[in-house]
Amino acid sequence: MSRPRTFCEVSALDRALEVFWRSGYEGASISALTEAMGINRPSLYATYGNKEELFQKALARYVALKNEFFQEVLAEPTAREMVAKLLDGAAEILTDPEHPAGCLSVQGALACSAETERVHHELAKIRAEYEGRLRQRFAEECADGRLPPGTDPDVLARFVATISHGMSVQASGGATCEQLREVARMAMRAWPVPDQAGA
Amino acid sequence: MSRPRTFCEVSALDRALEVFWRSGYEGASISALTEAMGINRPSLYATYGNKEELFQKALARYVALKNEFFQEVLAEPTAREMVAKLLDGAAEILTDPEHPAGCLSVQGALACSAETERVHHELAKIRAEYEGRLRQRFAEECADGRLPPGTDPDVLARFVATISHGMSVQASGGATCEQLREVARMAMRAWPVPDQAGA
DNA sequence: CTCGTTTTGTACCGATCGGTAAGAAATCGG
DNA sequence: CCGATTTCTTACCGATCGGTACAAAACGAG
Repeated sequence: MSRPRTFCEVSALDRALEVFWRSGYEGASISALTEAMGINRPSLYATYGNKEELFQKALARYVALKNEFFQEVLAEPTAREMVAKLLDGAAEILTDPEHPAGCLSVQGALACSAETERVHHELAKIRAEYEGRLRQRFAEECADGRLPPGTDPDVLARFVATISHGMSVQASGGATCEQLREVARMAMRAWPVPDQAGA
Repeated sequence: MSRPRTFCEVSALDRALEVFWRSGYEGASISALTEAMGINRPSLYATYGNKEELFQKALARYVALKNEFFQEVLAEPTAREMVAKLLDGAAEILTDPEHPAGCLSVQGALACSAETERVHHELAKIRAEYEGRLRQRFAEECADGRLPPGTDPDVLARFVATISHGMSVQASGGATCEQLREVARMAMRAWPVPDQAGA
């Protein structure tokens, strides 16, 4: 009992996500967003709230999509294989020509100018959650001895997160998938191995 | 034979650098810049050109400052020691409370929105130059056998750059100096070692 | 002291920013 | 067909954006 909306709420959100991803939070103007979404301003505000809420919704969708992949690699039997697959997949995703290069959680708003402070913190939280999930997985394997004794899951998680986000910066600068794969392979050489007990 | 200016051109530029560093290119408004620089708008335009030229000048100064440190670590006898010192120093610089967290070349404008496209490319160029200088040093050591045979200087440079920029993202998210140091130490474990020739 | 030059402060420019008021258009239940 | 309800369209809001015109103020040369 009313006029139905003429656009799909989630596919329009996907197109907003694309704009935020490419242009960052500040760089994405309402006009650019509405144009990409194929809707007009009042529809945007009526459907999604304001710009910041739209960003949150787009970010949530982005995270959900990434989580699918994350859950997938979590199924790997060992942390080592999991990270290898995670970084290799990241190389692919970060350079996928279907999407803007790099990662929204890095591109979105690294710098923050008072107005974007909340967005900045939101993105930092997303990155911290990513790191936290890695840490949890590593902690489990440390506990049951599948990772060598002396391995610090905190450091390991921070290392993998650093590589991931560094790869995002590389992608944003034009690095190719293969180049990122090489970086990922090299990073795996830092992976903790059992002490050879030489001394 | 004229009225002398009442401010120091380079120290005002330093304060502009600080604003760009903290807020990014887009996030730094002319009003915020003039306020931080302690000058008024016409003085800014008369002295530095427009916003983009001011950014270029601030970026050049930033790069010059970083190059001092880079030249310093270049003096290390081996590439390995050089990178260890580089990453350890980066951990310190990136978290120095005297300055905004992170690196201007990463924070400045990762995403790009048409208007900031030139700035985006300028920053990508700066990062590429950083990687290039690393590559050159590594190539030298590969050539004279101080790095193990089979070592690819391109990949090694890209790996170090990835760690560096990843650390910048971590710093922007609130990581401490010690945490970054741990990441740096862990990254060094990926450093190429001579084949043990076991098989 | 006066003139020419440059910097300074004020006040403004058009354009765009994020956000909204209000009525026309479209669909429903009756 | 009618009225209730919601969406769409147009046109607009004040604030801020980057950038500038213009005249007062401060200096050196003569």
